[in-house]
Amino acid sequence: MDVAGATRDRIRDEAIVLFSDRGYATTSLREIADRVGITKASLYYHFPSKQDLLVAIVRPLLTQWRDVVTDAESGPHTPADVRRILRRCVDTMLAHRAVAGLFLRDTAGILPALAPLVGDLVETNSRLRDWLAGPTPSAIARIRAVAVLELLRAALTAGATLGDVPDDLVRRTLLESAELVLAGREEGA
Amino acid sequence: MDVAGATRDRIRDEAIVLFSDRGYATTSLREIADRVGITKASLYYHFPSKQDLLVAIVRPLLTQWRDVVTDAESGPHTPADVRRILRRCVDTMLAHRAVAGLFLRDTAGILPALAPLVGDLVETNSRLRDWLAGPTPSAIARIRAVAVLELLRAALTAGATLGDVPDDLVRRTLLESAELVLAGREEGA
DNA sequence: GTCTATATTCAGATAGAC
DNA sequence: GTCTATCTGAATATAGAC
Repeated sequence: MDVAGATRDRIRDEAIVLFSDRGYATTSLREIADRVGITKASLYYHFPSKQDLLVAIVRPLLTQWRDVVTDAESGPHTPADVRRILRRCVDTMLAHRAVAGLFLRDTAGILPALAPLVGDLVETNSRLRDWLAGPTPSAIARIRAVAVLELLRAALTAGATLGDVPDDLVRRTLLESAELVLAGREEGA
Repeated sequence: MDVAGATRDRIRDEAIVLFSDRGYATTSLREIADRVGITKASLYYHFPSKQDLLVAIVRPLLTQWRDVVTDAESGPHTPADVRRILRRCVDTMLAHRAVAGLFLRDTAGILPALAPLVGDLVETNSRLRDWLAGPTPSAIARIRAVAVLELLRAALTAGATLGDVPDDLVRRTLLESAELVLAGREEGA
């Protein structure tokens, strides 16, 4: 009664956990195979190399992330648009929570193995940053855009560090914070 | 005319760059030795193991970080205190910029090798988060504290991604943003 | 303090039987 | 699809001469 690709998915899931827990480089294919209950050789039947396994893990997130940015650039930059895009950013991170966490926790370890995709990713993030900063941005606006993208990471870490807070409260609080940062200090206080 | 410890320092510096560029696990001691212009065996004269090298690299930052948090807990939680502590956090990150960057970029790769220090670090960060959230914090206040700590990372990434912005502008902008996030949306708009 | 070996271990990857 | 068995290379680490 095995669905096609069941083993493949189990490999993927265990690999995500191990990679993000102990790092991509330090995790051996033997460990992954052991957890799944198969041998290294069987693993190689499903993924031709360790790098291919990583790429398969990461690609869905990168694809959706790129879609969000493309969407952002296709429209104007009203406050409502900014809010909509920020929300989609957070939702994308939460939808691919485990993979996004791997990205945040093992950046240096992963990027070399993702060399073929890294150019696209860097460009995507750069375009998102530029869009968030708005048309003809000041230096301060550009710093704020960087700060907002860092801030959104809390969508992934808040649950882990705080324990019990519900996703929805995290999302609302972070979106509000992001908007405050982008708007900056109001004049006249 | 060699100052005592000159080779040791050069090893440390090259290791920081390589570790944070390609990850701790993937960087071999041979690569480090090659860059310094010595052999692996000589490197082992200065550091008894790869792990000891990493600990020597990381400890100064952790010590100072702990000092900041201890200082925070020893005083009250007025807006002026919060501002002072946030500033010290940013300054600490900037003072140990390269090491802090290594920490952010290779978390998963590094933590297993830092096992003896990790307990302290986790506790320190947890205490800082609690202090920032203030006495008897709401769930939202705790999320905001997490968000602020993520936001401060931009002190390290802003320079790299934006290129030319001066440190001081980054620091001022981030401190202002952090305060806005902690204060939250003002009522009555 | 630095060198040239070398011991040891374990990774990623392949071949071929079942 | 999964197995056993094996190859190959490179890594950390050590011993001992200079």
